Amino acid sequence: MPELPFTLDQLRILKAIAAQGSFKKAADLLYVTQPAVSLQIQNLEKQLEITIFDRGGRKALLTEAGRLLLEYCERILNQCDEACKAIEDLNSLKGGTLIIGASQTTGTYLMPRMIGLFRQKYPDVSVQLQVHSTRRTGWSVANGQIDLAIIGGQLPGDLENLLQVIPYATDQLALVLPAKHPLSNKKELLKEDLYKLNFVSLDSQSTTRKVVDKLLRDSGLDIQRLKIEMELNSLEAIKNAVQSGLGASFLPVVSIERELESGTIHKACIADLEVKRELKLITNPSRYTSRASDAFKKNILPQFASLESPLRQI
Amino acid sequence: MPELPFTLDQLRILKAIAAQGSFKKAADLLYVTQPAVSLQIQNLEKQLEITIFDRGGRKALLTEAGRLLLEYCERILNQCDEACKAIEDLNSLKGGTLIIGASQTTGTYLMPRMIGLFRQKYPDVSVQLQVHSTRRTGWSVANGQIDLAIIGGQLPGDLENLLQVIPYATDQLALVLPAKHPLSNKKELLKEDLYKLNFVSLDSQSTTRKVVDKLLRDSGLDIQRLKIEMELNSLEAIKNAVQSGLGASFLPVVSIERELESGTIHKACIADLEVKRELKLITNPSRYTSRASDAFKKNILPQFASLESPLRQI
DNA sequence: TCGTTTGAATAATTTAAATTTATGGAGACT
DNA sequence: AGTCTCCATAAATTTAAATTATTCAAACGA
Repeated sequence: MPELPFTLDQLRILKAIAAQGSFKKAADLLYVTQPAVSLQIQNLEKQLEITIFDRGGRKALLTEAGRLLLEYCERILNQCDEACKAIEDLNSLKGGTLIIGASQTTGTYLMPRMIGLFRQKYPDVSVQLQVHSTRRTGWSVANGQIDLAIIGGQLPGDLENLLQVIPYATDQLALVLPAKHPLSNKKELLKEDLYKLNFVSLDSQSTTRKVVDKLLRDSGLDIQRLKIEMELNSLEAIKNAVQSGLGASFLPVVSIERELESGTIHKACIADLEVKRELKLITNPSRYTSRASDAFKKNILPQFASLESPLRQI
Repeated sequence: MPELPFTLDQLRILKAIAAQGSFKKAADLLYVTQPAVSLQIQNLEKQLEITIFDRGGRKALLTEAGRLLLEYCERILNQCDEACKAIEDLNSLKGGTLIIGASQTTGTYLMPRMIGLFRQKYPDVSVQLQVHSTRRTGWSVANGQIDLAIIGGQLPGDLENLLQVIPYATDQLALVLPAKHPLSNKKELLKEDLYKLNFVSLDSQSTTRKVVDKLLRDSGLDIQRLKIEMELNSLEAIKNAVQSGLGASFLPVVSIERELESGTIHKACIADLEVKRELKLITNPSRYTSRASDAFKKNILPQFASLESPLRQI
């Protein structure tokens, strides 16, 4: 090892002696014996080829070189203390950054509440939310750019077993109609009724759209026969379109809570068809888990998790 | 020893890994084996209770805590480097301060030339000249406030054997007369002639005055009979007084070189009377000798020392 | 002036820590 | 799959640092 001319311990000893004016007192202060102090200072003096203390008189006095060294010594030790504090803060969740990934839906309607709760509990941890596609989110988790993420779609196969995927909650989707739509009076629609509707749907690339299409297909519907009036890439835009009577859509119920309350949108029920998907928490088990990430997982997520979610069992 | 959470070596390793992106390369860079690096980082992580590196992928990536620590790490190591440089500079006489003591006479007429030479040789060492009485200078050397001093008088007895006193040079004193004084024509004065003169002398507290008085007394003169026109505490003031014809004085020849050349002052010779004193270098052998002080003693003083001085024999 | 005390240096031993050699395992590139 | 690279681990060696005990020197009090 190509050596450094001194060690932090030596600097600490130097500082103590300078402060106490005595080798012995410094030794007591540092809970070591006096020879230990003497030897370390001797080593230091040998290494630097200087004399640090004038041992002549009643108390140990700094030489010019000693004073010079002490100045740097203080600065260095201060930096060390600061570093320790910063690390401690990080450990105790004061400071640090948590990066969360989410898809459109969860990012827009779920995350804000969860992040709000988190920030309330850990006000010194800053949180960053990245809304991307399920695919991109998955990759970000895989290579550590995102600490954890909640997704509502299917991961690419290769990521599926690289990441830890924990069922988290059920995202209920609903068919929504304009408030004054003729069919909004019926208690329950039939699947066939869907063919009579004009749809304002998410663009075909979106995860939610894919999920909905799959569900409908699985329930025996021919999605080609559905009339799609227009495709938009924003849930908010779709909500507005539906409210304006432009058509129907499948939307997450979490995204239309306010509209249902005010009655500007109508939520329909369909016989023998439940449109829902599993939201999943994904993390990268082979990567370092930050304390903030851990705290989020343990203390925040369970409060929003469905009863069946493993997160509840912790 | 109440421990610090990390060592400088660990920080050096951390920095190297961060820079190289690999434990192995860092090990090579630091001329150690790879396990040494691994273990040190493990110790560091254990101590700080954090994970510093993500060892998952192809290269070692810093975690958030790692990045935080690295920042401090860089700052600390930079300070260390700076400290080393400063000490090196001090060792090689680039930087540092030399504090020299002197009495009026040497301080005014000798030191400027010596210091000039010193500064020429060691331009990076700043020099401080303190002109005080012999007594005070002696004490300052004793307690380390002054590195070395040149005095022309007698030290208090207790300091005499505490300090190292080296004969350095002879300070020739001369009786000086106004240029147009009647006695300035005579080739050589007699001791008795002194009684005919009016003197402008140094004040009776000054070392030079005491030395002169003692010499005159030793040569059989009755100094009470000498007519002292006035006492001044500045050599320059006395020179001006003499030039103005106010009286005679005993002055160091080094202080009147210019006046002799221009003929504005006359230097008289006195039969059977040589007025001179020994200038002595004093240092404190029991104290740390700075490099600058050593250089001054070895390289500057000899050039101004008398042939008999021990300083010449080095 | 002489003990007496206090603080620092030294020596020898013990203890602890860091480094090395050797080896095992996991991921990456061909 | 096979090889290569890189990191972790284990055991042994070496190196360094701490401790106890002692000596030495300077300061202080009587």
